[in-house]
Amino acid sequence: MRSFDFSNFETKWRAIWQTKKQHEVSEHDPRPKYYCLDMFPYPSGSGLHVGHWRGYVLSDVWSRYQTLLGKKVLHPMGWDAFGLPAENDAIKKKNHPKLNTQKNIETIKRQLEDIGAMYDWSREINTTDPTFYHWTQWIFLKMYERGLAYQKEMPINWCPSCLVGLANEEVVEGRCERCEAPVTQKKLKQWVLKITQYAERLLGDLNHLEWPEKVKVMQANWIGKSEGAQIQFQIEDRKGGHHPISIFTTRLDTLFGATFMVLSPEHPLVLEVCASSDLKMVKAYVEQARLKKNSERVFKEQEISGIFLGVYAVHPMHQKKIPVWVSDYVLMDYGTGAIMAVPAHDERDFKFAKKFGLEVIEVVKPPHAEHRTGQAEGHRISHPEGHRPEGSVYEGPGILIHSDGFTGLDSTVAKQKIIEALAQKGIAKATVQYKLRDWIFSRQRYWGEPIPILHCSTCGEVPLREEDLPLLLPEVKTYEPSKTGESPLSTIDSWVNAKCYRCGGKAKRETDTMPQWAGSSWYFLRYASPQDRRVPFDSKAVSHWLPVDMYVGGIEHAVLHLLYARFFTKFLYDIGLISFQEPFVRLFNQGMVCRRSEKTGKVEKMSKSKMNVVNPDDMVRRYGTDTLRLFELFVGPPELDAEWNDNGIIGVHKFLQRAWQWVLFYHEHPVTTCDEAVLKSLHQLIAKVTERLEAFKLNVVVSAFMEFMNEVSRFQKEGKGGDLSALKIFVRLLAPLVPHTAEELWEILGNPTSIFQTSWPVADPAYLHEETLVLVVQVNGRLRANIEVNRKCSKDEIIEQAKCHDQVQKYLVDKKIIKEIYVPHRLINFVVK
RNA sequence: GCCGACGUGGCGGAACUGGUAGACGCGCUUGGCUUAGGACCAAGUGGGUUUUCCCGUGGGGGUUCGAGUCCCUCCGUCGGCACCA
Repeated sequence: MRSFDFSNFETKWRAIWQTKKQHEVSEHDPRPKYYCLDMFPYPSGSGLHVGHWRGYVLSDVWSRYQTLLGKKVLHPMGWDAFGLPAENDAIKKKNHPKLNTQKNIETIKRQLEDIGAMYDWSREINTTDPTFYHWTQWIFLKMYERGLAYQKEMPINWCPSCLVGLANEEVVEGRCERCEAPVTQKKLKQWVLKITQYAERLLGDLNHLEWPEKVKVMQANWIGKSEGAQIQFQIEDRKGGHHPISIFTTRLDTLFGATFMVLSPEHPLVLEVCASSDLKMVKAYVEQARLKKNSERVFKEQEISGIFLGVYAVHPMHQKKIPVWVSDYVLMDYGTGAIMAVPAHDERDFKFAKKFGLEVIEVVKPPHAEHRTGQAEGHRISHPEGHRPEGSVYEGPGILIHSDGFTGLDSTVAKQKIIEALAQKGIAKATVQYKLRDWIFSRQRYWGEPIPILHCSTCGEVPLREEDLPLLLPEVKTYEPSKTGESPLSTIDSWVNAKCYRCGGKAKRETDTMPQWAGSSWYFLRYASPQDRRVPFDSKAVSHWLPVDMYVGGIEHAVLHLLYARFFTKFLYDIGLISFQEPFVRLFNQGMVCRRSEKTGKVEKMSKSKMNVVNPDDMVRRYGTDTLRLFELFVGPPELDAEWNDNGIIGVHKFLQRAWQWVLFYHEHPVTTCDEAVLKSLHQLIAKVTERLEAFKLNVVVSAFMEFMNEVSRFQKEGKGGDLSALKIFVRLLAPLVPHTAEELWEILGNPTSIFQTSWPVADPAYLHEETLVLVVQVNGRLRANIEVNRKCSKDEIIEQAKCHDQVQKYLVDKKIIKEIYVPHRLINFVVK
């Protein structure tokens, strides 16, 4: 019998697939299309570890399964090679980013090829290739044309370590997402994309997506929609002047509880209305707050700060005067930068009021307050008026009190009535607020797409013409970031100084580059026509292949890449270039591969910095690609994090060898008729594997195969084997998981063409049902016996048979059966007394 | 603080609409084969009893003939957001 010489046949089959161009697909192929995409990797210097493999194996198993189901599967791969990680790696190794990136791509490509995935390498793309970023720049110009890209001088998140500005999405807990240095604020002129214009659609369209609920929730929270109202107050300064000021609130029902007003330190009215005696102090406070980073403004009780401005605002309902304060707990960039403070019904306002001795008026009573009074019910406690202990605030909806004509109304109704009343006076309107900010699109670094804009001394901002694209990234000697916050490009005079094509005068090029996310926001479209020089993507090809049917990648992109790609897609739809509004119909987030630390005993994410990576190359050498593929699946549910265990791989390796031997044995010792028992097991396997594949439960697909092997090994000892057609079915079932082994066995079984040109086996229902069933018999819910009955037996016959069973009789003597529960094909339960 | 996910043997994990808890694999135990080890094969492996039951899915309570699964509550772990008015 031929040994399981995986190292020979695995390379052999990869070569055959390549020469036969087996994974290249075309629009002319009549089969229905299926687009299965991996999030393309950035070519880091450290190469792939077994954690990276996992997602690629999952998507490949899925792609191959779809192929066997009769679809033509587009499964491309490329490189997200611009951006900080690539540039930092190059700087570390003192290489030019371009050369360094090329080198890294070579390594990773070789590692990816080891997976044996059905990538169509003829469609390989690279975001740093001018033929690609030509179109990234082109899309930017289209956005510019429609007013969606604009420049703005603004304080931005600045990473002092990476020396670059960051988008809000790239700041995690006040630190740089990449290097974890604390982020500071820096005022810079920035290019910004108006993603906020798409907030409502980005939120609403989430509903139609087959995405993990978790990701949808994260995006929805990030967009952060809240519905409320803007209402206008009047601030009276000390000279008797009136200053209208708008505040945003979602709790208009608490309007009568507004006992003071708070402005953000950045609010323009602060210095304008401030009583002159306090001006110095207020100025100092404003200055100090401005210097604080947002992340430092975290609300801690001992750090509550604020200053009374010495002026009052007029309450729009009862015209009483309420004091106006400034405090850094109110943010300028949300709502209007000013709030009405309702200390009785807002935790933060309450703490502020307590600290400065401000008035607290309760205006909303919880519904059914009478049942709750005095009882501890969670954190929010209601108390009879005047007996509210310190620190308790009711933040929920309820029934209004102390609210003049609105007293007695329910919160929802009250909101409606109050806004109507105020709207009549022209001082309120319903509004919607989003947390989503516009996308800061400038990076002060070298390794990115140059922004195709000129700054002309006479014409101002001038976008490049389409025919001037691509605007090539110039060769430079020093590409390290500058300390000043200017891009390294600004040091190249020959590049910066340009001629304005409009007036012929002197102009300077924009020196910032685009962020890492630019290319990945549309790359999935480019795969449809990767070589096209005329257009970013051929519209026919795109409408043929897109949208992506299945997108596989890590959860870390839940709000970054996935939100940006959705935004770009919607924009391209709006300008009529594509006919769909969502790029990824279905999303799958694979779990990470972790490892238990020997020191701490904790399970840690696999990463180079933790020195706990397992190199797939070693595993492939020892056990083969197919074994590693199987283990990546078997290691646990695909969507959950998994713990890597070196011993575990032996189990799947043994299985694969046994499967190999079983097929070869019956190939060399053919049986003329397949044993019934084997057929039954086989068809049950088809059913199980199909069902579990469809549900993406790939870990239990592997167990199903193992159970089958255990069964047929027993049959083998009894002399029961499988005939050629059974062997063929088995090998076809294995094919998506272990494509090399399946191809090799398929060939040995006498088939001249690839196994992936066959079809997915279908289970014969005749084999799925046993004629006899094993039923469980319980007495009072406890298992007492198993009985074997014929499928055709009636309920009464079965119950009679159960009663007669010795083990059951024992529990029935001297007892009265008060109930008989019969669940067809499952169990019988006698309830006795 | 808010939102979300999860909690099952020594370990990774199975268990469809409530219906035999622990599939499958690792590890471990015993035996076979072998000069030996490895590999392979066979049997066993939740706990307690010792031959017949009892207890067991983070704790407590509930619904049900029957709960890992449903409801309430508490505890713990992980992830996301975080002064968002």
